Amino acid sequence: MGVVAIDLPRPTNAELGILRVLWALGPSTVRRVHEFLQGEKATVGYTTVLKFLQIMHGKGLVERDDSERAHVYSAQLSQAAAQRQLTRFLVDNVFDGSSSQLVMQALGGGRASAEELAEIRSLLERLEQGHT
Amino acid sequence: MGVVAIDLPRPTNAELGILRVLWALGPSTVRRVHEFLQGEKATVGYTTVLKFLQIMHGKGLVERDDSERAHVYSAQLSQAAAQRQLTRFLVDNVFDGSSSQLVMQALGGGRASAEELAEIRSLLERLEQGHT
DNA sequence: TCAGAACTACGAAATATTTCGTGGAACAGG
DNA sequence: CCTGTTCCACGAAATATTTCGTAGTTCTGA
Repeated sequence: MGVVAIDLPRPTNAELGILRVLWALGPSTVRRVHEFLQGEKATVGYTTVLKFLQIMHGKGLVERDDSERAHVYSAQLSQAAAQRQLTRFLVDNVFDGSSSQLVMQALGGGRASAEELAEIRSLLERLEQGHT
Repeated sequence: MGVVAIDLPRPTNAELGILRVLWALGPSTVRRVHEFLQGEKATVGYTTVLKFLQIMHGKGLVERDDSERAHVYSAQLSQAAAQRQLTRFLVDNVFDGSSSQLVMQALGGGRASAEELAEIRSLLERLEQGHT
């Protein structure tokens, strides 16, 4: 385990949009990120993406490999870490600190497949064991 | 059921802080909201709270009863609606659309009591029924 | 070699968010 | 009635976020 874990700032909305791409593609050039975004709905300029990557690099949200002319960026804030961070935020600020309420909400959406439900059940049973 | 449900804007962080208070207290004057906030950690001016309520009223996030001199504000975006809206946002943008992943994350935090786990189990069983 | 393409850095505009001060009206009580 | 208090409206400053244009450099292919 690392000795210090400096907290990365909570990403803004647009930054999250960039991170999603890096999580999906892995380390990428600006062009690759930009093209991926075009592939979706987004109408966003190349230099806008570039600027975001630069800003996010400044904040420590992404790493940069500038050994090649086209710099390669990769997420420094991992998807798992973002999931922890933002779930925590949601629980604290919208669910009165009750993570089970969040679970009920997420489950209630009715989008989980049988396999997913089974996986959740499995975790649930492990947790109930530990609770005795 | 209402014919149209105009989407309320997603509240900003500070707005969420105000909404939390309104959810907790119910309809309140600016002063009451401000005092509640003081009671926590927040150092925030009275007119700041007032301004937020005004802005949020403009956005439709809160309702205002100005029949008395001290206007009474109440949340127009209900806590339940905010929970739905923000959980959806989180799932879509950070969990690759997988709500069960969010559930695993929330459950994994290890904050749920035995009672809460039982409640979740109950919902889980109902869902598994529906899935045949 | 030289025009065009591909990059980055930088600056800055356009918005959005957050915070508070001032001014004036309404009210309370001495 | 005065005076101090409580309130709201308004304006605006201070930041933070989002977006892109321009300039300069490096590379590529005809």
